[in-house]
Amino acid sequence: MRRISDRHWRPGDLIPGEVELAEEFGCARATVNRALRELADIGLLDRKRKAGTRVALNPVRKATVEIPVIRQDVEARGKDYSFDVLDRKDLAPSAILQQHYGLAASTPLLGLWTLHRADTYPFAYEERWINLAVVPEILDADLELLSANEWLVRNMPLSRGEFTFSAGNATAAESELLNCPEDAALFIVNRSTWMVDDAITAVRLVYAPGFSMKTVV
Amino acid sequence: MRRISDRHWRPGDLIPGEVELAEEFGCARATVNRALRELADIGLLDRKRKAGTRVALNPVRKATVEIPVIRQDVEARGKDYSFDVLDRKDLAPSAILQQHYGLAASTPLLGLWTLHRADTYPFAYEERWINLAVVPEILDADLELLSANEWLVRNMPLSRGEFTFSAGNATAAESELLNCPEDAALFIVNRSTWMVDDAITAVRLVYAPGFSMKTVV
DNA sequence: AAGTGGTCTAGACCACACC
DNA sequence: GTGTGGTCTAGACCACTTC
Repeated sequence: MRRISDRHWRPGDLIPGEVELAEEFGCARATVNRALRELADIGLLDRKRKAGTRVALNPVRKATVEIPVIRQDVEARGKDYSFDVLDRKDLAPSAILQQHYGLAASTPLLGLWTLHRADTYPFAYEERWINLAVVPEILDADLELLSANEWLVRNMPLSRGEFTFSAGNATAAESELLNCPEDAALFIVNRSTWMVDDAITAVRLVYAPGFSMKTVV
Repeated sequence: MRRISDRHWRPGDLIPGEVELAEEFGCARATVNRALRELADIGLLDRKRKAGTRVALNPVRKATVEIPVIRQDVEARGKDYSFDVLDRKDLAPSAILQQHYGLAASTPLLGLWTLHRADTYPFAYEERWINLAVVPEILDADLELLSANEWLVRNMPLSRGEFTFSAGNATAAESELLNCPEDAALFIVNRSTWMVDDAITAVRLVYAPGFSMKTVV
């Protein structure tokens, strides 16, 4: 790492092999391997068998964003968390959902519309559907007590998730729910999660104005 | 991982120690150690010396967001990248910058205002300052040819960074630059990077409407 | 074919956190 | 004190990729 920041080894350079480095540093090859592997994990090195290890040409910064449960997010801001389930109904997947998530037309879905609050102020508005074919147990849960968000995190480990972050202007309905002017700029997260090949849930979260998501590298 | 998703080991459960698992799976302890370490890295396990390994109670998913150079971001969308440096001048840090980034009042800064384009359409507007006390060499670079963004990534590979993602309404100036209606919702990234204790650069990126940032777990 | 990284083993000692 | 994970060693074999 020092040799990279020194520019002693420059982007694109081929660095010595593991055996050679182990000799130089007087340690075992496994130790060198772990060090180089960790540097490759954070994007500083590119490694290929036979071709060797090079200093990454495009040190793509990999920021790890923590996706907290909304309750924790609110509480971390020093506010009291509460939420209301505004609506709840059984659904059949629309053609778009069927295609995008590979759902059969007959898949039973649970739709939930929830408003999350911080100290009684609207914090985020959530639209969600849940695949009941995969998590039928959620029907036994009291979702007025523990939010679906939290229930799923606690009970349904996911193997794969997709997140999309964007910005959008508040619609009339959103402005009323989030108590903000129409057309206010809102931070939006779309998230869908899978367990192996089965879509578990997809959710659209619209945060009240002023929300920001922080992360550190 | 299977035992966690099975709920065979439930959130909060203490799982067997490394030695025991190694015996059960008929492998070396180092192999178990690496497996458990990797599961802890992605947030599925909590490990403590003496206390043992537990299934994470709050499986905070850690999504790694790749922060590409803007040129790569544009090119990945199948567009041609170009940019214009709209303005450039030497600055002294404002009181706010001095405080927030620990800069001396005498620190020389370079200010840059850049418009990034995709196929001649505005893609993002960038406001940036660079700490010349740390990277004086950047004055020798032709920043009309290689963007400051890219020059810094290539030449200052190691640093600590802070990212903030938010949404904001387009100001009059931004609406003109990005060719969008005033008050359009824009995706905004604030990023600052340090080299040890020295602030290197801070940048505010305002993306044109329709931009979204995707990531996968 | 050959050289590189990828992974594993068996054993050892250490450091921390809890008792 | 004591048990846990954290790290290292020396050696081995494997798999991929380039030659």
